[in-house]
Amino acid sequence: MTMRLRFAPSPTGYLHIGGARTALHNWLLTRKNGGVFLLRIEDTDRKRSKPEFEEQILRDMTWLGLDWDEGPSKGGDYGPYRQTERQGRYTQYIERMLAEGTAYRCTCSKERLTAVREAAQAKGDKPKYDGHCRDLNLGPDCGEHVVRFKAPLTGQTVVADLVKGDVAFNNEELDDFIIQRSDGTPTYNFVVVVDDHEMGVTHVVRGDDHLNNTPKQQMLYEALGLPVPQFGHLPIILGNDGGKMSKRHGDTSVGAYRDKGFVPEALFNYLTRLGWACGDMEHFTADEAVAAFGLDGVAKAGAKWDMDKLSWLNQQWIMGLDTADLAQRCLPHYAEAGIEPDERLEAVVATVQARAKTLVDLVAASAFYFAADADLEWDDKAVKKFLKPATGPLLRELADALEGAPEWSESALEAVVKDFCTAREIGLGKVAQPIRVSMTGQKAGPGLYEMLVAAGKPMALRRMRGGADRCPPADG
RNA sequence: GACCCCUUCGUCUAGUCAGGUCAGGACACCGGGUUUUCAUCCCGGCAACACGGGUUCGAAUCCCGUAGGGGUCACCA
Repeated sequence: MTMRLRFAPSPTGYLHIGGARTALHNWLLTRKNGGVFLLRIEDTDRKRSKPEFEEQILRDMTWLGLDWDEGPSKGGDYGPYRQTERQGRYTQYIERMLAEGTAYRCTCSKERLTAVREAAQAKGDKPKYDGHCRDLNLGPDCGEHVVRFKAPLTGQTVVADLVKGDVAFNNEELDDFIIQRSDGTPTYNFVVVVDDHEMGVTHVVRGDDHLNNTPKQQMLYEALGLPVPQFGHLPIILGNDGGKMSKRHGDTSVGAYRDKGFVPEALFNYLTRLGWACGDMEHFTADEAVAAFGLDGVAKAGAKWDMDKLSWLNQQWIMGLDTADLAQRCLPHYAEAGIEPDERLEAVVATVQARAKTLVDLVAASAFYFAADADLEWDDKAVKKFLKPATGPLLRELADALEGAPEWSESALEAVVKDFCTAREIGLGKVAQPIRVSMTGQKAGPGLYEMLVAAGKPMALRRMRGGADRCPPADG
């Protein structure tokens, strides 16, 4: 039987990294086993759901490299894939349960329910419905009512979880929960069961926070006589203080990481590795992850978000990218920074490729190449330390020498600079940092010769001479 | 409060199911080397089995208990 897995986001906000990881695990498991990955949009919360959130979620998933086989914009034989478009198909299941006596109408007022709950809490018991209408056999004309599931009173419901193992719940802990509201709409725990069944879902892999819903859903499957899917509950992502990951721990949306210059391969890599391990695999591609993945390798405990490791992985990925590809990926970030790169882009990017943890860093590190000479940012300490009175003439003479270099290549420039130093019996240190400061305004930057070549002859000579002008006059 | 889940270096984890290597790797951190910058790269170091009982010749691993952390308790999904 073909494995069918699903990811069911609510379009009430952006794609959270926790949701992204859930989607990732589902995707990985599907691709590993040649199954079908479907997307279901749970948009029944009409007040908070917005089409633009749905678009954003789909866009972020695509960016991360997660594709789906069935769902919005894809279609499929089990649609529609938006819950608001599925309303109406739930009533037949409700009717059946009512007819078979596994559900009943309840006319208890909210006031009474609140009173019952408060009384239970006062006694220290778990708040639950007291079953007032359970055996009243109320008919359809009983007035305003909800429909409740007639849950088993005794015994246990054991969830055979793929991640946590068998988890047993005493049925007396659960109550006759509502499956249809007084306005006629079905509730989440009921809808999920019907949808997952109708969509042929064989494995429900979702966040830890749903584990307590699972016995309810399992009971519903059993009451309806439907096959129970396999369940797997993934631990959630925690902030560095051990609490639930939230904005105060850092960015929580996939989009924020894209905007900050993380490449999707790195986020994918990090998210997969967070709470999952396969031997010593640390830096891997999606294909490698698919080949190695299994729910048995998923940790049972929550994992803390570690920006340092994500950054390291991002740097590793950036270093490994083809330079032309990397240059393309930087374009939006240059635009964001108000920089218009020219034809030197690829050569420029090559000089800073190993010097950036994010694309935003990379753009910042290469900004000096594209800045107007007058707009260079000067580090006062660097200027004071390396552009001294005696440096000016040296810089000027070296610029003249470089101007006559046989060709504008790293090896040719290196030969000219070395000869220059040898002839004057000075160390390379006397000119290397002054050149760098003149070029960049800063004391750290790309390698000397690669930088001169990437900058191009006109800019290199101009800036060296400009640096010379910046040196204080020899007589003070 | 009740129920459920969880607990190996600061962090992510291997090892646990089939008890027996100085408890392994990675990030971070510290030190050294390469690069007359920075980054990369290389070498080295620091650092953990939550606690208490048991079972056993031997326990991170099996059993019991305790503590701590997290999650869930809606006519929300």
